[in-house]
Amino acid sequence: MQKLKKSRKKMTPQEHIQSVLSKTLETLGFETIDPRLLLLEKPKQENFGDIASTAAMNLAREAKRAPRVIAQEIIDHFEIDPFYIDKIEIAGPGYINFYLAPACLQAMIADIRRAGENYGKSDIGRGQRIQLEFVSANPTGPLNVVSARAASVGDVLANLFSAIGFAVAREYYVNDAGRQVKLLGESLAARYLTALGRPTPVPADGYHGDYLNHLAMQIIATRGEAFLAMAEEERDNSLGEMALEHMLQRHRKSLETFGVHFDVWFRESTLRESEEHLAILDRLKSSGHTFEKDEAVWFRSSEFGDEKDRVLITSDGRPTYFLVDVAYHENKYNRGFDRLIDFWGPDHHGYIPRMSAALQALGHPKEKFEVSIIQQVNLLRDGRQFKMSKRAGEIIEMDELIDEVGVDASRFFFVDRRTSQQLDFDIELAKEEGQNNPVWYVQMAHARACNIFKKALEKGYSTSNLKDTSRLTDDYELALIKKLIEFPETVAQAALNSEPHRLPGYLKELATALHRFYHQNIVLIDDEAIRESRLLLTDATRQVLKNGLALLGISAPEYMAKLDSVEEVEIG
RNA sequence: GCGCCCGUAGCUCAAUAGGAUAGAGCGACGGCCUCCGGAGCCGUAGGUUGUGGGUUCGAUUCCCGCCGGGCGUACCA
Repeated sequence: MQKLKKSRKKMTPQEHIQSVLSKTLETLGFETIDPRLLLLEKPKQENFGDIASTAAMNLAREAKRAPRVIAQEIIDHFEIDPFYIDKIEIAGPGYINFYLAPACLQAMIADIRRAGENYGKSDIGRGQRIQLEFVSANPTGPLNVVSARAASVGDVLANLFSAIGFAVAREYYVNDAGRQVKLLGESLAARYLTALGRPTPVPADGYHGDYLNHLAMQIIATRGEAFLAMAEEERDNSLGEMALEHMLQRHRKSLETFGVHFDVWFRESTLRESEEHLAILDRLKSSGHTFEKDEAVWFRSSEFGDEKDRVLITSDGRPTYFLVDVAYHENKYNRGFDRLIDFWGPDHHGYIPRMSAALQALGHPKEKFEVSIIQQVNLLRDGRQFKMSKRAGEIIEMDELIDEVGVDASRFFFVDRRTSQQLDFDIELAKEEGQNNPVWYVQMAHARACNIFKKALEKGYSTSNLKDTSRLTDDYELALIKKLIEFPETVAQAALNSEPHRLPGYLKELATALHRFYHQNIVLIDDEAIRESRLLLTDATRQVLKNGLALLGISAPEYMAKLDSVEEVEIG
């Protein structure tokens, strides 16, 4: 015990291995500038140990020596601290596998509980400012399910970046200028006039959805015939303005209900008013990146990898959407962001090269601007895709989906798949209260952990001043701890790779590990020492589940609704 | 036609710098267990990673051709 305490260091097993590995590589004279050299991975199979390093294989090319020979050298010089490491082995083409000692695993429980809700956080970002722009749906209709997916993914990724020390801003770009708003006004005017007995067709390329009908009725109820006598242009403008603000309010409300809050709602019109797009045009012109052809002004985007050049000013003198969008992104940089991440819909992927080209032409490093495409969503019922309404303009609204399956399930399902994949969203599964539903399964794990403590109190067991974790020796117990200590790395990798789907994947695994442990070992047994250790493990697991669910923006319930008995459910 | 994304077990998906015997869950089959809250445990079956080449000591991963799916290909937004 004495020795144990003495060698106890404020390091996780991973940090310890990286630190000793780094020292070892230096001793052996290897260049260790590339931090990736110290990356650790989890062996594919359990019997390959707990943590693996690929350093030897990655050094092999440069050193022109066999990976296994290098691995052997590393092992020979690696100073083993028995508190952390049981043994080290070479395996396969040159892997170095580490087997962790139970003592350091047991000690991690205290670390996790001490860190509490900060467990999983880090300072990798060092306060770097990063902006995420997502959803940014046109304010011409209600939000659809792809917007809901974008909202979930963007929000969770923002949470992840924030957790690892970046200063994150969430921003929504409002397209409140240009042709579509004009069309919106004309469409609403048509509904309004029709409702007041002057049948007027909605423009062919206008917006035909029912929501404008409802809005027209609403306007009649509050403002009566006030717009009837106006000149057509004035009426279209006024109603367009009203429709825009109405839709915007709806978007805001849908998103707030969904738990997604934007720091900035940036309006396109402000750029046009301040003529920032014209300043951008001048800069591109004076730096020689433009030319004139057929009375239009073009940007030589093909010089930066785009497949063709793009128009900035049309032949009749109007700025294109693209030019204003470039100005918008320049505006973001001017506000001091170090890095921009955009989420766009699948129909905009062809737009990436030109935006990237423009920002490069304006002097921004290519890697400072990143776009993720959020692929489409197929809604399934009982495993079958159900047809969206055939009528033009009808969509499955985000609000309808959230109403039916709830915020928690929606958010989890939307983030559960990598964004580059189309998502099949099974509505019935999302609503299911049972183990097949991953959201339920993870939340149940949290509720279970809470329940064990509730039960312990009922049985008169003390749950305070618990300290000793030395009785955690069983395979299921150790497996659970190993899963717990993966959490910080999972959070970091999910953020840095823009792959938020890793988080729900991890939580499913963690929940499985807890359920297994639970079924294998009774926590509340008579043996006080064992009970103490298991209670501590249960509590640490509860904490990590809670932290993970918080990052997903999902509730961590302390109990689940009963399946078959309608027991008293207390509220409050 | 051209460009981009995707194609992994019956289904839904993984595979962390090009690295180990391509892994989970669900479903199927056989057997256990059912105890703190509703299920977990052991085992079996299931793959030429769409296909054909190439680079490499090593390719699901990189390159080229082909097949299939999605999206784009506007002086629209």
